[in-house]
Amino acid sequence: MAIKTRQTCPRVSREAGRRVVYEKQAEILKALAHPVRVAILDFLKDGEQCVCDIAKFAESERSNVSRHLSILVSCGVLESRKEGLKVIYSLKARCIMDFFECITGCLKQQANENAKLLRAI
Amino acid sequence: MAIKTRQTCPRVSREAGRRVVYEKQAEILKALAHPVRVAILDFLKDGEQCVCDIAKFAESERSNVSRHLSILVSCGVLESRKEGLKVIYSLKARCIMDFFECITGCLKQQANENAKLLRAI
DNA sequence: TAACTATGTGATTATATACTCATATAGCAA
DNA sequence: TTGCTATATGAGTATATAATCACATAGTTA
Repeated sequence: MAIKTRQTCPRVSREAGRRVVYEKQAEILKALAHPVRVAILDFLKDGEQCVCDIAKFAESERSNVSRHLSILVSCGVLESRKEGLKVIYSLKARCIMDFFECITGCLKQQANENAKLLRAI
Repeated sequence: MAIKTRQTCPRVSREAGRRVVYEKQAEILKALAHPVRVAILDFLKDGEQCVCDIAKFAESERSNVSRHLSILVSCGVLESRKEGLKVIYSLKARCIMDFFECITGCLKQQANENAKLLRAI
């Protein structure tokens, strides 16, 4: 049976905890929030790939892509393994991809609203 | 019956379109990627709120919160209405909240891995 | 061993973002 | 009208982020 830590002031601790969670969540979001990194995730949703192919797909310099990849790894969304000279990256947090459907929904809604506005003018 | 637009070079157009979509998706992610904005979304998931209460909850200056709110509105995640002196903000893209569950899952997994590592040392 | 390839990283520069303070605007109340 | 409150915004500063280039490293092949 687990022993609960005694809290001298539960409310303050909970509040502080809330802040930390927001910061961590924002960190992950920030890690995803770049066109090249979104492209990488989209490319990897169908299977693992090496840096050179990812760079081709993302139409960006390898050194730059390498940095973007390390950002995604350190936030826990991707993982990698070595295979000879190559480093193969793959999706670790697959649920991330569901989110893109949601975001695409937002974008479609926005586009619809703009279309309506356009017709009304 | 809808008339399809003729494309002189389908591949290039599709590729260009892909890029635009990645940029738009990244834009929405960037709009979400800040601790104060995450706090705002968490606060609004249970119902609409005015700026002053949001500022209290997010523990941040009103002028600052106002700016964060306008970022969330312009990316289509929030909407607002006036009520006397107050401006009331509410969640527009509710699906965004599902994503936070996914992110929380990632964080838990990371925490578990760290705990395992710690025990192994 | 040397030469080659794939990847990662340090340093620099350019750009974007966030916060603060002062001020502006809108609506309410006296 | 004046004074008050809630919200928004401009300007300045500080900080964070991204891209590029040069170079370093690791593994392969001859």
